[in-house]
Amino acid sequence: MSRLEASAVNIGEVARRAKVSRSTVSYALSGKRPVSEATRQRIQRVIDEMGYQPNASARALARGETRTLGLVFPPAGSHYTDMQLDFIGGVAEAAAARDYDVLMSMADAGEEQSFQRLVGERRVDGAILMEIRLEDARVDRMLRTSFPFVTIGRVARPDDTAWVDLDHLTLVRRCVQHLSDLGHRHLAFVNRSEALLRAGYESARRGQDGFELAIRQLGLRGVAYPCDDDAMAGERLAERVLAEHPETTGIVTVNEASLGGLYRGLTGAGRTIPRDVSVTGIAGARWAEAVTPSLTAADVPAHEMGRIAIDLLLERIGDQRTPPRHQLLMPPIVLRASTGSAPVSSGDHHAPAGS
Amino acid sequence: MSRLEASAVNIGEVARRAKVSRSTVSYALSGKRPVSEATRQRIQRVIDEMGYQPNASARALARGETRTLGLVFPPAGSHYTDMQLDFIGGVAEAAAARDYDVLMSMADAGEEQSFQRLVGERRVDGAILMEIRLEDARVDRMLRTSFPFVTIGRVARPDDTAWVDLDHLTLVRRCVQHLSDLGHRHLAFVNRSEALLRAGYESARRGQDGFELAIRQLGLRGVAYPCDDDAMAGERLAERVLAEHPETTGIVTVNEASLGGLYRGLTGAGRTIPRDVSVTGIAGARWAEAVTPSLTAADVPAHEMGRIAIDLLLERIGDQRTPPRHQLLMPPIVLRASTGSAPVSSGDHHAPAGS
DNA sequence: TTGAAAGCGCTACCAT
DNA sequence: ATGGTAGCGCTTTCAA
Repeated sequence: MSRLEASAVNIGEVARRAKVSRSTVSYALSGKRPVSEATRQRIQRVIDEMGYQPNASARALARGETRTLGLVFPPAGSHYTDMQLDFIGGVAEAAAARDYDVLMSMADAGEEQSFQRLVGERRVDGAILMEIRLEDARVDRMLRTSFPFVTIGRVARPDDTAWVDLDHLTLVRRCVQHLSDLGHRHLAFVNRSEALLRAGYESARRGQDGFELAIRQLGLRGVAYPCDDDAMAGERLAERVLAEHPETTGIVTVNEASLGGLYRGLTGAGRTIPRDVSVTGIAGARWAEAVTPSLTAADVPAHEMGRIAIDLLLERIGDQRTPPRHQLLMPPIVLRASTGSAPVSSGDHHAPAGS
Repeated sequence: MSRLEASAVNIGEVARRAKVSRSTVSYALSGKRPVSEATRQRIQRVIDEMGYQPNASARALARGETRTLGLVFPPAGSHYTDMQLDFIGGVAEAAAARDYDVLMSMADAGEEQSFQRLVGERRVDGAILMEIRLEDARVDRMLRTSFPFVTIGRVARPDDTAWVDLDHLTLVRRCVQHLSDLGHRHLAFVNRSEALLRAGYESARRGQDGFELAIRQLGLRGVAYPCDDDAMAGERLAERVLAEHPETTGIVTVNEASLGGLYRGLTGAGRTIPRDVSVTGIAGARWAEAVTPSLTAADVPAHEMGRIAIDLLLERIGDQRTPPRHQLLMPPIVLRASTGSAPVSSGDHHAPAGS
């Protein structure tokens, strides 16, 4: 006996009630063929009456496109950051605005399981890959199969792929420059976790490159530390920095999740921000403003990055032949209350910025 | 070999190469009919060679199920909280473990657009609704069409629906109790935004109920304030509370996003936490630990809630006839550093530290 | 144990 | 301007 999802109205039923053929209903809906105003209205009335909506699976099968985009993000093991949520929000919003849905997939650079489903079973027309590594198996795979995709962050050979990324190198350099301008000579850099670094996360790598470059160019002293993505790690790291390099007066951090702990460690050790130690870096605006004193930082435009990723992806889907485009973002550093002149011993002035 | 290139491979091609019928290939894959070991292996070899994977749309159409679940969350206008991200992570993980995909949809209680796509076009087999209101049009609609769904939070008539929720009322009462035990007599309650309250967000409502109930039962004094979901609002609110009720020594907050600002406002006004003012409430563990001093709070088990939501939903999908189940969670209050005994002079008068 | 074929609901081509 | 119909790729009956 046949399955009876009777509730599901289909195009045939609409056609019958409107006394037209199924194709006419289809065309009335898509507008891909002229339909006389009279029949169009009659069809529309029936559709409204019956609450008809075309079945997405059937349409996808017939059209050969799902109008769904995949969003591949890392498993929770590595804790999510606030900016990732904003990013997801941006993606979902932009996709909806362009009449696409977003399918979430959790897969790290190694795992192929969930990933196979997305592209192998053609559940999506294209995909966005988060938390990219410099060498990334998923990227290689997509390139091989010429499956449309966009990465958040760049791989080692950035010209082959479409991506949107923060210019971590420049951003960190600017942070160092800012501290240097304020008279700080001894800096520390708080990076993402050692595991991420070792795995080749490009943002972690390039941030560190920027730090070391700037330190050299400006003739400063500076040490880079990896740090796990949580408050406790930040707190311990602050203690360690002060123990190993008590002369440190400026800190640059790209590790948003550890920020609260970093502050706590600093103040716990008797340092006042920004009187004794200035802190700056890259972070989501919400975190930058949640801490006291609020963080002078390059605010990650996560929401916008989501939007851009969608646009780049739709571009790829629409035209596979054009070489992929990229977008490198350099949000300005927003001055807040966590940076000020270096203490007199290492600078000249002593006037904290902001309050 | 041209392994993945061949994603355009379909079941017919596999059948031909294996010299069997398409149905045999299908059965070999699904195991719904015995297939001789010899042919099974032959088929498998061809599948491996060609990298065949069944097309999801076609399968969904034929089977009448998409093996996709919808996750409906509110547009970014109302700021996302950290716990929402954890929740999404939990949902995605649990779904993947059960061989389902998750489709994101952004729709608030009013908007039907994106929402229609999910359920109307049968893109998903069931849906999870976040940020529910006591009276929620989406819920009514799903009930009417008997579409399987689960809500995060309860509607006014909770017995009709499947849901997972925090017991905000009890949790807030416990917070008040905790402060009361520490000798605090004058409390303030920091709720979600006025807009959310007015819109009938159940968590905001019940939290406030719990506060007022506990205040009455314990014979305390207390005032409830709505607060927008950001640091600045928290800061302003702290100032307002101290201005209107300087005798306040205990604060209960369910507004995670404003927490950092609340702290800043308190300390900015010369109050030390927890010496002068104790703070406690409901929050994601990461936020509770990011602030200094870390927040004594009932930690929202967002990840677990995501998992539970998936389980409840699959239960609904599997069996529409059984009455819906619910789960009310009451995570314990984790003692951290933001609460302490009330100041000795508490009750009559308070001398600000900075005077 | 296997094959043939009828759908699933929609789109788009070929007619008229 | 409209109708008829052959697919899209898979599942699942019905037959052998």
